[in-house]
Amino acid sequence: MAATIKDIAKKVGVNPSTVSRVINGTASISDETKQKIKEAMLEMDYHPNSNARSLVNGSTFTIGLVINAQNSDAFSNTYFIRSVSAIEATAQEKGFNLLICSDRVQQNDNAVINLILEKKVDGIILPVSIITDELIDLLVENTFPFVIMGEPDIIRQEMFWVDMDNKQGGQEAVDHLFKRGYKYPVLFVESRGTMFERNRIQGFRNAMERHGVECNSKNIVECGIEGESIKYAIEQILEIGSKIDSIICTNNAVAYHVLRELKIREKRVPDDFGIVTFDNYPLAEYMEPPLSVVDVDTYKLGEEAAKALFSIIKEPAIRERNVLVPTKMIERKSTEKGE
Amino acid sequence: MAATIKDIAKKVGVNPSTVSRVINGTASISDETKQKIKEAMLEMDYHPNSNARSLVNGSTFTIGLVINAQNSDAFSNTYFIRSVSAIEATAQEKGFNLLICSDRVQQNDNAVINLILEKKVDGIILPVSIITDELIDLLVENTFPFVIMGEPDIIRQEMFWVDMDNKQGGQEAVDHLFKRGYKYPVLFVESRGTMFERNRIQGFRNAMERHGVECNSKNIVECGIEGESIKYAIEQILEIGSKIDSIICTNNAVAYHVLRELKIREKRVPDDFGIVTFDNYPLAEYMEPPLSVVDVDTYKLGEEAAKALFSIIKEPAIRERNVLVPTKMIERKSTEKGE
DNA sequence: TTAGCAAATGCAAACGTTTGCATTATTTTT
DNA sequence: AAAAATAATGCAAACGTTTGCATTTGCTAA
Repeated sequence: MAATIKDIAKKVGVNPSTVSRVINGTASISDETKQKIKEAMLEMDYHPNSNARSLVNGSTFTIGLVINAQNSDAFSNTYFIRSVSAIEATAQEKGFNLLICSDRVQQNDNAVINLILEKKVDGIILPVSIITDELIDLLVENTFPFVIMGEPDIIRQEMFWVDMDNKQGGQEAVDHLFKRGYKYPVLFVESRGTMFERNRIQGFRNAMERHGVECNSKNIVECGIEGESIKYAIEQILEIGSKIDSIICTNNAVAYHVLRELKIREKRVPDDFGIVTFDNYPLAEYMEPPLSVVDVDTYKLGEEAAKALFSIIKEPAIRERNVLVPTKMIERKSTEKGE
Repeated sequence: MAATIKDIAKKVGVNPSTVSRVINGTASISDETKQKIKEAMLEMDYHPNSNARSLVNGSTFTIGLVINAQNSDAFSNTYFIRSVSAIEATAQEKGFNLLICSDRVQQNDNAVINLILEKKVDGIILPVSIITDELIDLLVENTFPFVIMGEPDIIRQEMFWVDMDNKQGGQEAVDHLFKRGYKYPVLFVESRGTMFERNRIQGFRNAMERHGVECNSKNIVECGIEGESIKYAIEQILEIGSKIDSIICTNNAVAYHVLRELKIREKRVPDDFGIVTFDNYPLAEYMEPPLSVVDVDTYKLGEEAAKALFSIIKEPAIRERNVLVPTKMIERKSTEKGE
């Protein structure tokens, strides 16, 4: 049996409330009593019961992080884990714990919703991929603090989200290519529909315009992430008369397929084609050639999300804001044009 | 104000205990009352308060997972995240939540220890890298359920651990090389000291013996994971008179450096040298050439850890056991010997 | 010197459940 | 039809804290 506050009180000959007060430093207690209580706590190896505490405080001192059970491929994970680490670190700094929960639905019972309704956490960080209108409704109705990771396409007043600056990323990629002497970049996106790619497209467009290159449908290719569709996209690029001399890929796996198809067709990278890609997977710098990437500090991403959440928890009035974490161009061999 | 069990009771005109019983199905209640209570719960949007529940049950229905704050490099992370996912899934299946906690120490306060002492979790999964004798003492004294991920070198009666079968991995790598026609493999380890590499060495030795190759100090090289030290190791291998024709690397980054040094020296992979490596990072199959790897199901690793933990939580008598998750050879280009 | 105040502490209710025991209502057995 | 067994529910304590209010003690100021 672990010692309770009452045991301490009894031992010292004082009321439990006094013990509580010295633990929390919530009232003036004489140095003498304070000392005696502290000694007793040490001696009896006392540790507060967090459940009892939470019950009366109405706060669990825990935040939740939802992970998307579906899309858990290794790539996005590499990305994710640094964010988790950051969120955990930030939470720990504030004396909070981190609860992880996937959004699997099992027999009409959603774990995420339970987290909220059963008061298991004081606030929650959600990936944009699981956001629905109903979920937002639920959160707003319960005035439950939440932050979204990734820019949502649903626009709602009450949302706070953090994301990488995809628009900037698109621009940077283009600027980098021009700086390296390429003249006609093309952007390979998985799909035009998703928010982050819409932003990349916009950044791409802006920069192209700035560099005086007309931006048309040939410049922005929806190529999926499958080997086959990428092969097809490459074939299009290589059509006679095409001026394309560089490709911006939406992630490292796409970049790999692009490298592969180009090699098969005896095109040289970086001499015939420059390759830039979003994301920076662990082995990207070890590819052949090493990939120039639009990187983002994923640790910072998580940190900002956690900070935002704590600011909301503290000051529920704060709503509707967002933070963009800047991208950063990492220049490697795949864009080192020879001539 | 969220509805409580008392509100429901009042509404239905019944005692709170009755409501509790229908929620938990813990006594026979007439269908009529049951029905009325369920309706009231729905109507008032009732959800049990998990803190109150935990307080009386003395159980939080939460398990903890500690992550090593130090060694959080992207590689080991890729590895880790699938395990986390598995642990979370297993927990969710049992109606448990997962609390993540790093072992950062801030001002004489260790979050991990607090987790245990403040009863925030019912059990805990720990990476072997943070294990100390004192920590084990603490856990054992408190008869606190725990499982270690990775084989510890401290041998203690009360420990339950899960790990990949490194010994088998060492053997499989050798067998694979011989099958592919290589005759003199060498094993590159980071250090002979760590448990997992000691096991790999043992597996390597066994298999070499089985294939009738004498295993001496030249066959097992301590090469670290730095480019420089690996360069040096490769130089040794290439000394005149060396029969070495294949290398087993301790991870993908080492393999990359090996590939690089061999290429610089105009040695061909897989023709002059076969390369096998432990671990299977996301881009390993996209390397030049694609890497043959000793893979392990990291999801399973997490799942086994979680299962073990739950078995201990349920039946505290169960102690001292361990599970080894089998390795699996994935054959790729880097060992496709020509002749 | 006494009212007035601050500091130090005690008392007891509250947080929202669960559960052993007691009680009442309903069946079953003899 | 009475006794025994079972089903359905109520009562109240307990889990370990926190906290508003009350009380005591000692001091300061008029």
